[in-house]
Amino acid sequence: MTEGPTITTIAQRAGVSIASVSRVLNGLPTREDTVRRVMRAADELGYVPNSVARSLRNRRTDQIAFAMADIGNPVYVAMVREIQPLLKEAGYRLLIHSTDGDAEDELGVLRGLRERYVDGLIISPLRGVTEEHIEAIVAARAPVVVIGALPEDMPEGALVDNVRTDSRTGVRLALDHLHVIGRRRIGFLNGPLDTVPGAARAAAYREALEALGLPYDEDLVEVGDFYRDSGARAARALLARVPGVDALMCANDLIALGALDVLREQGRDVPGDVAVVGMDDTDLASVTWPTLTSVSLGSAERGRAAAGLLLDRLQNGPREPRVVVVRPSLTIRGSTTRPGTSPRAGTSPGGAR
Amino acid sequence: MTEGPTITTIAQRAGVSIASVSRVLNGLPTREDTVRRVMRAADELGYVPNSVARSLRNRRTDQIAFAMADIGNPVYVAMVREIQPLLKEAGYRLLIHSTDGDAEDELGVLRGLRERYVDGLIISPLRGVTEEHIEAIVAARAPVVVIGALPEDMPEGALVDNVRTDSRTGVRLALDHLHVIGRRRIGFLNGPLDTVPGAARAAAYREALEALGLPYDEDLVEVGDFYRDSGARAARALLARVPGVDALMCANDLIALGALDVLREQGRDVPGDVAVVGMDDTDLASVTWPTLTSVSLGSAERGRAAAGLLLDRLQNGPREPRVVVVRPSLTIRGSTTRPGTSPRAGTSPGGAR
DNA sequence: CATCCGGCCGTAAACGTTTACAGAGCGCTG
DNA sequence: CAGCGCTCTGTAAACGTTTACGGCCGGATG
Repeated sequence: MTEGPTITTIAQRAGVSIASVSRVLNGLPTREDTVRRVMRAADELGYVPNSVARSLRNRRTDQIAFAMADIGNPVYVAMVREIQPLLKEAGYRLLIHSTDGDAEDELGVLRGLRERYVDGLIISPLRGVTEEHIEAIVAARAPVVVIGALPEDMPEGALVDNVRTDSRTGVRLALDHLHVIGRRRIGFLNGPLDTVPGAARAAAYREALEALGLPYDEDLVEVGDFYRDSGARAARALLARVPGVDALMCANDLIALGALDVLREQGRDVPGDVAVVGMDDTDLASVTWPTLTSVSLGSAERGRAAAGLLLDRLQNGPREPRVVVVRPSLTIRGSTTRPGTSPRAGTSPGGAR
Repeated sequence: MTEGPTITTIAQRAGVSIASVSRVLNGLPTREDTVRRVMRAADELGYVPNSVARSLRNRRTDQIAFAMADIGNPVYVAMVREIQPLLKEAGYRLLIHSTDGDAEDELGVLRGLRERYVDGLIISPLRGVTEEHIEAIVAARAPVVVIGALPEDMPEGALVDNVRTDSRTGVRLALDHLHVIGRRRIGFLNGPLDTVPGAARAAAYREALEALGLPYDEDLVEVGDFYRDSGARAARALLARVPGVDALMCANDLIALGALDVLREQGRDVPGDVAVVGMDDTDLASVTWPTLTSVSLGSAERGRAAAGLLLDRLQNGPREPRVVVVRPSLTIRGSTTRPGTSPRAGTSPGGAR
């Protein structure tokens, strides 16, 4: 297997030094004649620069990584779809780390930044940003964007931007809507409480009930995982315990899918008997029957914002950390209102700008 | 921004040469005392090896790329889900290229192999493997696995393995099934004919009809894109032209979603009035209502096979090109048979082993 | 005691670039 | 004609590793 041509090969063939070759290839001012000779030689040899050598010298890899819990979750796919074109546009390649929610893996990715195989990282930590995460970020000395909650007291040296949403308001929007359509016994199917979204949504559910003057009833709450079959299990348990429940708030769309499965299986009408609301407003929400009312947490927008913040830091150098907050909205579909009688979809939050 | 420690820093602190440092860090036999001193210094300095420098020297990047048409398509997500863990296990990082079906982009990825930023590539070319693709693969001199059809006459030097499925048999399975349940006017909603799957499925539809002794009727065929809204348009057009159609064969699940939308909108019962079959058997198929009977082309299996072939080549060196063919199967769900009366799902192809 | 051998270690080269620096050549000016 | 300054080019160092090679030192052997 013959090795490919290098600038040295070109230099020999063109009868110039490697410095001249490099200058020509990088478009630095050079005598017309030299340019032609080098170009000719490069063409004939089919030269392609070695990106690793270039990276070593330039101290940049033109690569960016995106680390998330599970590429099988449409939320993250939606983010990738926004991130990828922005990075490509800016000349960066994209690496994907799907950590399966494994905290060790997540830390591994952050610590790996010190190997300098990427110029920056977008990470969405499922279990929250711990002391160890922060240490790793500071030690990395490469820009990081965290999608999700970030502690208040980040140390000075941390090159970290933050994109978050307000799931509190999101849950609030959903429960307000359910209240408006007359539901009073609103069950809640949550994910694990030791995840950031799980904990936040649990608190938000309680608060929203209180704001509506509804009592908090432990029997109306089920905790499982963020998957469809877990959602089905939870729905089954809750329906058995409280047959009179008239709405199910689900902590993500996958859980809602499971709930819909069970409701159909039990012959309960949706939304007649039980209204269902999902969360994340993924592509799946428009596929189910009835279609799924869902709280949009702006996945696409969060992806775009994260990529934008990272590129900005890479291109314009150090600056103060920034936080972008994406406002949730409620997309109303068939699982809470009969088609025809429904208000328009895509309601915005009612709060102040 | 202070630069991180290198083996030179360690060597100074430990009072040894950089060669010894390297040997210790790589576990080569070294005197006990030296090992301790180096390890100590490395720990104190928080040393992490620079992966770029290592790559330059070792001529390997420990990175593999996967190029596909659209990361938004669940088929490719299914593949990524299988590929990623296998690569991680073997110590490789994964790069993602979503080319949007742009032929130029695709070629760009292949040509980019010569920059040596990855050790291998898995690619699923939407528009087929052209002369230019082959040139690029030969020039790459890095192993490539193509998911999809490959020309018969690949040149000698091409380091290329191939994973394919047999969509001909897949379509055949679906049409046999529709025939068995009594359908005779079977429409076909296809994707673009200038894509590999589009062309293959068009031919397969014709052949399968013939095998069943059904006439081929141009009016029963619509050509659009592989997306949901395009599927809806096609279904609308076909239903208007041939109101008596009693089944719709769809060239992928997204098209089938669009068809289901239209059928529901027009109040036609599925499968009573019109049976629907999708293709790819993505996660979506179990989400719709009725759930979607779909031809499984073994996306997960194809992903696994591709990763396996590539890793084998990387680990065990050159060998003859291999081809893996994944057999399609039919997953029967509610869009062709009423629940309760349905045979078990997951039928295998009837052909010879 | 001279010789040899084996185990460790340090020097230096190599991977393929980019770039600081200085020298060569040349035209212009005083 | 000396001197200056400009443009272009080549030499060499640097990025951070791995590794071939040879030297040194100790102990074992004749």
